[in-house]
Amino acid sequence: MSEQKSSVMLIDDHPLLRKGLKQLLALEDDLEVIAEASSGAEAIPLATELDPDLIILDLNMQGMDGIATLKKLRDEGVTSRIVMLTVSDADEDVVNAISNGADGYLLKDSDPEILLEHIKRALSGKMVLSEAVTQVLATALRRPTVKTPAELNSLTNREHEILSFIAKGLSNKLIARELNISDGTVKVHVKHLLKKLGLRSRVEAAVWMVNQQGGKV
Amino acid sequence: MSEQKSSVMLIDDHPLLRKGLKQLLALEDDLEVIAEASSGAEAIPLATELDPDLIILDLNMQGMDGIATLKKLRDEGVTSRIVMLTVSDADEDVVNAISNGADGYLLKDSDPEILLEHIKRALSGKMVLSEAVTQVLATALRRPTVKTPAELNSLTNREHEILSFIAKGLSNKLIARELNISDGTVKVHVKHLLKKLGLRSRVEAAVWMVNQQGGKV
DNA sequence: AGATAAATACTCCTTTGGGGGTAACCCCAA
DNA sequence: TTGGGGTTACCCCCAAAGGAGTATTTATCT
Repeated sequence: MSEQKSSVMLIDDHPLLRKGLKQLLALEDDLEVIAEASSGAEAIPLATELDPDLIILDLNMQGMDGIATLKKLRDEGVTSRIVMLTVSDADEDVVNAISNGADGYLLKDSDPEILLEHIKRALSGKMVLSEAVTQVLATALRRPTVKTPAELNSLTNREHEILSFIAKGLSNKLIARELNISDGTVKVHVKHLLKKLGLRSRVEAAVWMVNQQGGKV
Repeated sequence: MSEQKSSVMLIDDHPLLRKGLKQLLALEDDLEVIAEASSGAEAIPLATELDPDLIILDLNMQGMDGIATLKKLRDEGVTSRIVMLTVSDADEDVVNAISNGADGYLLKDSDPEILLEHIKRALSGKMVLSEAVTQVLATALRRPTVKTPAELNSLTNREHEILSFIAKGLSNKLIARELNISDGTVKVHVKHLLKKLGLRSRVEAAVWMVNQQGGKV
């Protein structure tokens, strides 16, 4: 292995926290913070360009949140180790984070030494989870993501209707024919409903919907 | 809380291992092994009667295996903390264990001190996972283990694997990244699998698959 | 040794999907 | 009456998906 420093990038919209984190990381000779960003939008071009060894990513950010940023980063082909950092100790996003390619999920209120320890472990290629997070993960496994249909209520009738067609596997064109509207309009509805549900594609929407209604069409 | 000793029960079909474990636990003043069993069948009546604070349960046993024993115990209303113990460090049963009510999943080849530490943490109500297990758990979230019902048998392993990714909503590109193959290759597999299943799109495939396995990860 | 199947990775091509925007129309509430 | 949400419909643009073909390598089964 090399004796080179490991490059670290911080993404967090709280300057103070970045400062603190930077100080913490400065305790280690072999870590170097090479970039900081205060938003996902700002971070993505930086990350793709610099390709740091490790990215520490705040989960709770204004605008594009941590998960969205994570998705986008992986989507752009960023292969850095990415560790999510969050305040909440009962955050169910852990499942989302891990399944979207995060290499760790740490809590901001962890003991600094432990945090540093975890960060170093993450750099060495390991998956790191804060203690409290392990609970959440286990709980998530026991209660397999029964999502709140609250999100369904945010959809308009038309959007809901179109979602259910998507969940049957229909293409936009077929849905349009079914509803006697143009396929362009269907695309508009699909676009809106994906945005509202925070999903990336009709496939995700279909799976999500099928799980909502307990499957079996 | 009380100053009483915590009662522990050992279930393992290797007498030698039970002996070793007992010695290890004897190092702690506040732990007391109140029962041992060499099989699940033997263990269940004992456990229901004694209701120990903690049960240490071997995963790999002859006859009724660890998971089956675990299920049966919970089924009988045993509320003890239950920690699974296993030899294999790449054991995918971790998901099964946790989702069936295990409070921990430890490896026999862990450092004894760490093992003891974990056991005590489990007794204090926490979920404990050996380090290597955390990896497996995370991986399980990314790569769903897929069942093989009748119609799925016509698919090759790779096709099957890719179908399960589709059912999670992943794009070809992301699947390719996950499997370390080119996205062109993924498209080939998708094409083949659609043809074999008589489906017209990945959305249909996703819905079909989710219905097959009853949804969820 | 030869055949076969699976997995890999290309090519070329067309259709589909999804994000951005603008804009009309209706209807209902502030 | 003005405003906003919902539905409709279009624009542009580009990425993703999927069909068809060829080809190499590895493994397995005669």
